[in-house]
Amino acid sequence: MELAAKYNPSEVERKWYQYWDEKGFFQSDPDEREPYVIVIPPPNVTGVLHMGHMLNNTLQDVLIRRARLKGFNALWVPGTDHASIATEAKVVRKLKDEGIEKSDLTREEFLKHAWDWTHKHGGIILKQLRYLGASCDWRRTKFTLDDDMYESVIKVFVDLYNKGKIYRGYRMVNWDPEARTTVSDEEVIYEDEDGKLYYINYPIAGHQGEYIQIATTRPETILGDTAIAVSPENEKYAHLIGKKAIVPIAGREIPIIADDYVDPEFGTGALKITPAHDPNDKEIGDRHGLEIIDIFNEDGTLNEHGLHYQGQDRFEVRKSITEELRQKGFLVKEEPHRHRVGRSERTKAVIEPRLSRQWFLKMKELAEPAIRAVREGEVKLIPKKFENTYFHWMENVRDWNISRQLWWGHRIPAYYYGDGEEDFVVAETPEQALELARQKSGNPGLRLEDLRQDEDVLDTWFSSWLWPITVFDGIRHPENPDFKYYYPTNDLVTAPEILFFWVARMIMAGYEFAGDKPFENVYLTGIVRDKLGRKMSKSLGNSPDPIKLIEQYGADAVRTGMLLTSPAGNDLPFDEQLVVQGRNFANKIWNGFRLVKSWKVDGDDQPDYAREAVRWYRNRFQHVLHQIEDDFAKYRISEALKKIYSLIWDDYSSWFLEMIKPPYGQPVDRKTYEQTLEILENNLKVLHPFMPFITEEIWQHIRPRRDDEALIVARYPEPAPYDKTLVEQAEQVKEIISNIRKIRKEKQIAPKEPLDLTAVINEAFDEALWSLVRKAANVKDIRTGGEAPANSASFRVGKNEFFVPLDAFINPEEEKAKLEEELKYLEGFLASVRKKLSNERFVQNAPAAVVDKERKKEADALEKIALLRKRLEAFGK
RNA sequence: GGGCUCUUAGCUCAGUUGGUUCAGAGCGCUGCCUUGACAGGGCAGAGGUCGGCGGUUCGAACCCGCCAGAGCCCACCA
Repeated sequence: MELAAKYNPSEVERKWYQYWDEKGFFQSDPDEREPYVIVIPPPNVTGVLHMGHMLNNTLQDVLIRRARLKGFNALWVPGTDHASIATEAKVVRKLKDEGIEKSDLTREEFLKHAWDWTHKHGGIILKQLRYLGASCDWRRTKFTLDDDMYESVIKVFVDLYNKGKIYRGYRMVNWDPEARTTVSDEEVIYEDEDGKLYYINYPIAGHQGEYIQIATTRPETILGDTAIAVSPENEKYAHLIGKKAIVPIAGREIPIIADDYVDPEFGTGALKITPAHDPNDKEIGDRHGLEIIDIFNEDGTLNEHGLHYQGQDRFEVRKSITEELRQKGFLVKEEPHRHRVGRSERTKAVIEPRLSRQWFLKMKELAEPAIRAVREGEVKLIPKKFENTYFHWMENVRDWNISRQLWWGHRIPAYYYGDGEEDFVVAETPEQALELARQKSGNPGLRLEDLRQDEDVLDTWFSSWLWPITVFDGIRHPENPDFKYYYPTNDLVTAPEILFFWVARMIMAGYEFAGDKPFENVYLTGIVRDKLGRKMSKSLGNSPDPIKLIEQYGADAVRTGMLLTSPAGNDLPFDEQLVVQGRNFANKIWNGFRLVKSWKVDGDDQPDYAREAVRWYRNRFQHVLHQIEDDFAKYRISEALKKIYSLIWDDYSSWFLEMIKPPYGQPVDRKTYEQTLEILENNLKVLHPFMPFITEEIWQHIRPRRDDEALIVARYPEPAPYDKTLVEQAEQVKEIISNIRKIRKEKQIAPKEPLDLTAVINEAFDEALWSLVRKAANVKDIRTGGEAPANSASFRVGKNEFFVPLDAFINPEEEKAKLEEELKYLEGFLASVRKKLSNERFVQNAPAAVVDKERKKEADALEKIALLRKRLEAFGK
């Protein structure tokens, strides 16, 4: 078969992906083998693939493919997340573009739009993953809003409610007035922004002409003031405590109270208290039993408490009320003030702290087994440095606000039957709710129509924290064979920024609902950044399109490029150059294969050099294989790839192939050819997890294969004992060859011209390896044991000396200078060793093995020095 | 403000319980080579007082302290 001179990835990749998929090689079902399982971190259902996904999913695919090759029953479960806030925002925007407001639609109508959108755009990302080579079992694709998933989420909610872990409470939450929903603390981004500090006089009631001055950044909230607080230590205001102040414009009287929270040094030392609109004020309000006046509507405009400002936006009111305060003489001054402002991660709107009735999940008890699991190593975070952060967060965990004022998601299964605070029940179905409601209300006449289900949905993470369980239907049917076989899973690969949103909560859910950890190892990737170190983002436009990269360079190249330099937990500064390197590597492999395939195969006599090259490479392969196994055991995946890269590029291509290459135009013997193919097959096996496509392509070209005999399901090479000495001596052979090449270069002797070599052997050397020197350095005759020939260039490797006799003129001064330089180095080395050895405290304190090593170094150096001296004598003087 | 992590070659990173003259790799850079797999190749080379200062030790890139710089997490003084 004719092989193209250049490797063409796009055709090859499509072909093999389809083949693997059709043959069912990605599929897994329980059997007697040991399972190896990864669940995908489900991407947003309407998302598109970005570089972060690429890194993440490449790592997962490497782990899965390797496990598959190693004989595990490997399963990678794919799926998507409904991502309530993000998806709902997209649908709302799209409807808006069509002139439809969400508020004009019923819940059912809106959900229909959302589902249409999901069906249209959903799963694009999963298709894109196929281009990357992701070997997921696509039959098992899950979506967090699938019926069974939905049911599981509701079941869990009801369960937690019945256990008393879910409660309803009023709480200061982060309100996004644009999305008209609460957002979690984690979804609020604080940044320093320029604002103003307004100094305002509040008249003291009953004391004409007396004022207390406060400083605030939010003058519009004075309409919600219900107190003024000062520090109890503050003598300046001591006489006012207990008196009343009058809120400007509103004209209400409010108490002046003392509270430790107030910093007497900041502003005026007096703080206006607006419990409805500031978390700290809320706490102070609770302590002093203050009234709560909420002045805002859901969209950030003022309500009836805003008096004549009713209906205006909070930021407009800030301007106009400042003006009114100025005109009426309450405003003393304004100062520029830089302070932290919280904005919604999604809409960028300034967050409004707001009291709202929400559902909460008590976290403290849930966190305990999850803390223990990581502390005791039952679940390992990789790299370990994230454990500190994990513990810090978990030990200070706060209750989780699980309700969201959205429609797209799992609707909270609470049903109200009256207007009282407690007139509700929680149940999996309306029918069960009715039953409960009849009991609780004592009214057997209640009908389904009398029940109103809570309007809110659950936080997205409240479904994804169950992901490793629900993908196997482990909530509804804990005894089902899939769940029993696959759970707990093995590795999770995800980004550190969702360690708390997701990973920590999955660990909690695992112990709470499955009685076991959800996974054993959590591999945390870094963030993919651009060359300038900026996070890749759509708005910056600095993120390459992964699909274009794949089209241009091939998926193998992109995978390799991303993994070459991304140790766990480290950010990956992405540079297209890395992908180029990956592509070059693919081409190198391809051409190495072309070379082998171009040889005519004939004859049964294996030359010595070929026999020795095979012997060496097999041992060298084992040597590297052991290192790779160790790297994988420690999840040093980049390191493993680099070692394979070097094994194939340097050891295999540059050395092995050059060594066995038959003389030009001549055939290679059958044995060497067969052994080379076998060696190549082993190379392909270890490389396959990283570069699945090109390895499969070459694998299939090597020899005819049965239909089910693909590389993807081949058997990984077993680590076996190997000859360490041989591997080391081969390194010396490489050094000898390099030295001869260097001499050729210096003396301008063409590689074609054969040379002779005289070796003076002072330490053991495997004579069989001479054949390699002959072949690779084009040496005709090797004499050993004799004396150093005159007029020759020399070099030393270890304690052995080598001489290349030359017809050309050898400058004795140059040779001498070279020897003297080597001698100087060795003498320096010897001096440093002796300095150590002559230090009594070293000899006394250092471990015996270290001292022995130093003595051996001393002896070796002495020997080498003696040799050099002898050579120098030969030059006279 | 509190906590955590990091700082090694131009860039990205190794350096695995302190012990070879230990200062490494890849990429990039420089020079040379190249009609027989691959110019997307080969060979050779340059480059760092291991952030700074001090300490512990016979011995420190590695352990300890302080300082400087970078990043992450948490809390958010109106």
